[in-house]
Amino acid sequence: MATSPGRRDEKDLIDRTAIPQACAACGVRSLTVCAPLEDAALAAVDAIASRHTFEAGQNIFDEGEPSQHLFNVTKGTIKIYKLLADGRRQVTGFLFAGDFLGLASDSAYAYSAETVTETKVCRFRRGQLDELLQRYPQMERRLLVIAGHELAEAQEQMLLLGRKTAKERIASFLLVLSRRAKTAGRSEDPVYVPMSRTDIADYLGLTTETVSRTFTKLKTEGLIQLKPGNLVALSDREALAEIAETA
Amino acid sequence: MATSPGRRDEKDLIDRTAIPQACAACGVRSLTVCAPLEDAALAAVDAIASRHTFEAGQNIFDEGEPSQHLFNVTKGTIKIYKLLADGRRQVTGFLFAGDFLGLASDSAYAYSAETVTETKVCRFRRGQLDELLQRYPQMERRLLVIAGHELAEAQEQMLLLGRKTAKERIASFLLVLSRRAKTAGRSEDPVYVPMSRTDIADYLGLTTETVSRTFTKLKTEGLIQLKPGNLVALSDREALAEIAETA
DNA sequence: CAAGCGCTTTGATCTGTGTCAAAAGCTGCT
DNA sequence: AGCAGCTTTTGACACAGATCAAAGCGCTTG
Repeated sequence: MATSPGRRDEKDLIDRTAIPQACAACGVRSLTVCAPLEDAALAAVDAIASRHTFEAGQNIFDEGEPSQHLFNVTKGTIKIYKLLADGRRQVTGFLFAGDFLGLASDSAYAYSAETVTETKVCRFRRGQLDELLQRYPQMERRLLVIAGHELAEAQEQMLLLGRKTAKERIASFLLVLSRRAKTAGRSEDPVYVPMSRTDIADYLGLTTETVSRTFTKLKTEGLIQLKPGNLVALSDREALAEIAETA
Repeated sequence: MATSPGRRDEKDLIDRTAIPQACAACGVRSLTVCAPLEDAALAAVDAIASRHTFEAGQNIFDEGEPSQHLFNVTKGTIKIYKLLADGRRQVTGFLFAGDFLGLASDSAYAYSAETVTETKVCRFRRGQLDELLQRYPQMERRLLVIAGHELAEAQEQMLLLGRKTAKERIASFLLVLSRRAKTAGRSEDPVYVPMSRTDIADYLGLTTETVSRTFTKLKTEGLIQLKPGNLVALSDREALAEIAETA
């Protein structure tokens, strides 16, 4: 069971216990691409989906691999990232329950994906999903809406990476995490921040040290509190928002 | 006719001369969302499209405005950008002939759009286009593919903004411009670079001065040549590629 | 419950890029 | 041709954040 983090675990177990419940009992359906589906369509999705569980720190796929599968995250946190040849990494996104993984879908994955925490996904073979999308246009339309949101998010992130200071980046990051937690029905105020300082740094275009120092500074200024269990309390949300939107 | 650059020109003229030719004669159709349409569908598109011409430096729409229109660029160059309250700007993309404008489509535009050169577009009312998309699923599918490509591009840009040096950014920028020119059937080697140093800086997360210095350095090292007419010759494409992909 | 190990925090110093300033080129106008 | 108003280039200096280094803190494990 000692899979080294980051390596593929070929025997990521099919989660037999989850299958009986399937889509009908899916707790995050309203957040996903499956949201607009009526019963027949949902049954069809159910038929082609397989459920999988990954431990924390496992590779799901790598940039450049043929993109055979697409995923719906039903539990946990995933990071997606790109690498430069010398090892510099850019985390381009974090995915949570309800998010769709595999959108930028050419024949090959445009990025690597790795779990941050224990994660459950719903997996589809690309060809089978494509077929379903043709059969149920509302699903395709939903995917287009999702793609639009991701595009808007990506642009927001470009603004952050290209033009914001370290403090602004951290404030923005915490607020976005908090908002997403809220829409997903999780705690928005003590925000759960499951990813490491390194992951945050690679997401915000900073170094671990700068991330740590900036957290400390925000704490000292009374804007946040670092609580045990990777929780961050946003003590002064207004001030954070002001910093995030410009300073 | 002296519209100050960046302001909306309410009388951006409907280009009457273009209408008779319309979609059937569209030189960039194979690049656009209209590529997969058969005759009937194309006629339907034709019926809801209006053609417009913008001079260089004109505003097309602003971030936050209700997104009533979507566009197909048929000629020229457009930049899209986001602003922070204190004026810092991030250009999140440049659009050329064949590109679709308005994808990240919620009810409001997620960014502002402004022409860089004289530009011609094909404009659709959002509601009418949506209707067409429902009628012609291959068009919606095409849009999804386009969105996927834009997403992949956005992630590449995040990698650039978060992790590349100034020199790597400029090299990457020139190569991407060159590749896009090629696929659009324009000159790939002396690349046409119509945007100002300021626009490039705001796209690459740098300052004008750094962009200028870096161009000079690449020129000194013999990797590029700056030619009149905003043309840049990529004298040593291999070296540029090596710098761009990592250094 | 001590030891080991990875992650985070803190400290000291360095550097790539930003900032401020001015000179050099272009372009259009008179 | 010559000036006005730009954009671009070049120069000198400053600083936010990177780098290098070491100490602190939890976990896990035996």
